[in-house]
Amino acid sequence: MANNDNQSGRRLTLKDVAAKAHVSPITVSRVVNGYEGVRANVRDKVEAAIAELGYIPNRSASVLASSKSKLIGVLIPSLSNVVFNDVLRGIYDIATPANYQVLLFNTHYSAAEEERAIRTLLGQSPEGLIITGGEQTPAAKAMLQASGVPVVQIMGEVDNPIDINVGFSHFDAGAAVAQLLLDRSYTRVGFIGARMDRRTCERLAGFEHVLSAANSLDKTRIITTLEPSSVAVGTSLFKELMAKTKGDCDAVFCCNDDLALGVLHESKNMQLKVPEKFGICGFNDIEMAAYAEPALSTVRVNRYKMGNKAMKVIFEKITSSGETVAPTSNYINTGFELIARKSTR
Amino acid sequence: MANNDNQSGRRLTLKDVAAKAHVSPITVSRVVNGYEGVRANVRDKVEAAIAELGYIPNRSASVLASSKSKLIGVLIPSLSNVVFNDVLRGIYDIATPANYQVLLFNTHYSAAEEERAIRTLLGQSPEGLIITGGEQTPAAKAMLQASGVPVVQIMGEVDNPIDINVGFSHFDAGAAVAQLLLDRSYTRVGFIGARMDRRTCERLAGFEHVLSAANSLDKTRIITTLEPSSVAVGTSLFKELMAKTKGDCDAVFCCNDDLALGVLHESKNMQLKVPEKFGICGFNDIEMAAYAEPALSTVRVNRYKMGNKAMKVIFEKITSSGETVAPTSNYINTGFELIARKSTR
DNA sequence: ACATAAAATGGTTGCGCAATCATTAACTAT
DNA sequence: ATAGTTAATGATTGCGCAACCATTTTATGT
Repeated sequence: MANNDNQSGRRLTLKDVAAKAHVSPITVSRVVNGYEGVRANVRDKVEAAIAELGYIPNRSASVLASSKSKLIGVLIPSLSNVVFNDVLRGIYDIATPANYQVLLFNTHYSAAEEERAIRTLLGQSPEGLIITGGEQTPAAKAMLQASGVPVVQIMGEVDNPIDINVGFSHFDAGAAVAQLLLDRSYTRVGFIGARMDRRTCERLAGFEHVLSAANSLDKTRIITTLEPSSVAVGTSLFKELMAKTKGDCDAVFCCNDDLALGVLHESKNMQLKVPEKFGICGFNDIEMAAYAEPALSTVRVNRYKMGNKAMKVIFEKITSSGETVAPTSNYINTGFELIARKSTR
Repeated sequence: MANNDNQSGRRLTLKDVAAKAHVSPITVSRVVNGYEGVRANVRDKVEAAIAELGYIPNRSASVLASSKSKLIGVLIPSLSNVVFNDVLRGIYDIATPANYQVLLFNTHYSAAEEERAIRTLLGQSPEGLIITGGEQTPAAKAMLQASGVPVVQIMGEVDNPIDINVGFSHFDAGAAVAQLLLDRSYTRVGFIGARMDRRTCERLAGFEHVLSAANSLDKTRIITTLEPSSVAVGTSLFKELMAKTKGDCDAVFCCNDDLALGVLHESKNMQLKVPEKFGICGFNDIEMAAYAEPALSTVRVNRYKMGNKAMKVIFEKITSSGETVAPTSNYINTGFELIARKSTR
């Protein structure tokens, strides 16, 4: 349905406002778009007419005529994951004040859905794209390359960035956790992971790498599922771990804090003393981690900054387009921080 | 920047594809839009040309020409609040399969920002709008009315719905919690609230109403802040409550589970026995509520369904537009459910 | 085989706006 | 006061697509 109808049912246009204000349509356009060179009395007349009629400009026509969309496409794999909330806030906090709009797609961790979303998005002439990770289909990558639109891949460190990469090394983070657990004299260390997307796998790889180097890697202590993660899944994977290893496990790295909170909960049921007899380390540092009993050791990741920085980088590219851009690195490392609390000794 | 460039730098159009496939542009349009009446061999030719060129249709031109946008506008007050994640999932789970896109705006609990977002949104010829609550500015309401676009107000029960209202009575929910606490023989009952938006205030009003009727209302036990809520804020408001009442308080209703988890955490520090000496009830039933120690009593709200239903209602209105619609109620109550766990006796 | 109906395809036009260039009005300097 | 300059405003055109109607092609029945 057409919106912004006047009584005659027709959509209001620049021309209607122009007629009412006794100016030309293009002058109305200038007022609407905030051009400087319109005399104050003319501007007032036009603004009065706009207000009186309730005129709202047609974005599609504007985009078509100017090929400026003020639109940023964002692709994330999940909306249920708290992690992406913070990333999104980081994005919106830059985009909104700049009058840019965000078109958000949920790819459900599927490269095929992602490709479809990219196709749809590119049809809207976006001025920038923020996408998660680097596992796009070849077709998707080709479209992105061909489009010439700035693309930022966020969350992880990506092998061959399409354009810009903002994130951190999940491999290194996983390795750091393994080192922490070894340093705290845990010797029979396990891993619990859900969803098992690319970045989770990288965390696991880094984790295994360090354990392996210390001759402490035992793959029977690695329990994973493709299910999405939750506290509930944490409890059940932990039970599975303990059953499978017959209790021969004294610490676990959970691929995120939800799972870790589930493990913590279940370890109480099992009367396992944390951290003395059993160490737990999560990932993400969600707020509850600090308030768990005992407080959860975890890895803090600057999610807000990832979104925020991605958006800033896009704006730099947009505004400097045409100029000879300083060839800064195309990888921006947002880092991570090990937060050792009471769930590890 | 224009996207989807070919080597000559010009954006590819229907005409380019048509030339390559030796058909007319309108036939290409039909193929792109999935019309039935295109012969298989022609369709194949066209699809081959599209694939070879990497043609992506221009959405703006399509919207302008057809005034069909396949766009749904969504306005929510916060992205940090987990609650809205579930609502959004409910929305996307209907919109995405139907090839509708969602344009999401964060109003930061500000009616002025909301008005701006509505104006922007209406410029995109959306086919439906989902907005939170009923506190729109008069100007915003007028624009919505005039637009003729289906509008669903979600989350709360709204006084004079603009169009359709999907939600539940926060007043009733607050009242139910008060009744629960009284039934469990708590006599000096308090309230802790953050953000204090409209719906939180309604919860408080219902809560006060029941206490007042039972002659148990003491406003010194009501502690609120305009800050956004978090576990941390829960702990500090709880300290404030205990200081202000000198400990003369044996139960508290927290306006959401985050605050309640903070209260629970702090009551352990204070060596207050929950639920024997002190009862706690939260709101929302986030997953952690069930895994707290003791498990948190709370109010379960069907967030996913609110979003899902809102989207379904919009589709009904879109598809039936023109027909004489069955005059069903414009209020859809998604209800709530009291979940009494171990944090209340 | 032919007339008739039905389906497939094409030509023309306009959606509402901004880019571009042309024109007019308002200043400035001497 | 007048030419010269600058600022403000207007007229025309095209962005890429789909609606609409016209035309051509194919299928159907006798």
